[in-house]
Amino acid sequence: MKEKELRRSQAVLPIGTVMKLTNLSARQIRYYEEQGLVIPERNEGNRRMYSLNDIDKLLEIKDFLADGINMAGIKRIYEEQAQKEAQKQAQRSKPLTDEDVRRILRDEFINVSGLSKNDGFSFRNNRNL
DNA sequence: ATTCTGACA
DNA sequence: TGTCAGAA
Repeated sequence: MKEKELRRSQAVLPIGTVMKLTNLSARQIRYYEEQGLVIPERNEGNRRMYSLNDIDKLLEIKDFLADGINMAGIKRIYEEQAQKEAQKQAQRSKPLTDEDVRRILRDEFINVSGLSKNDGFSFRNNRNL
């Protein structure tokens, strides 16, 4: 499931093809780049090369614009998404909190004692275990 | 032939 | 955003 992502991010399309696929003018496509949205790769000859993901991004921008959202608004949308993703990344690399440790220890104890997660009280009343 | 950057009659 | 110029 990762080979597919690689292909989608492969920049192999020249701006001419992108124009036909998105029905956007070269002027618009380059302008969106100036605004920091959809930054294509450059080949040996400084020509812009786009990936399928770039195409999707451009079509998405096109829809936002059609819905009356301006450049500033679109930038905000992507900035917010970037921030949320960044927080998820940070959460992944965070060490276990005290709460996490307590939960893990409790679950482990339940396993060793042979109790199920919902009969915590029966333990106290069941001396012969 | 295609694309790039810069500029605006 | 369109369009034209001069270069790659």
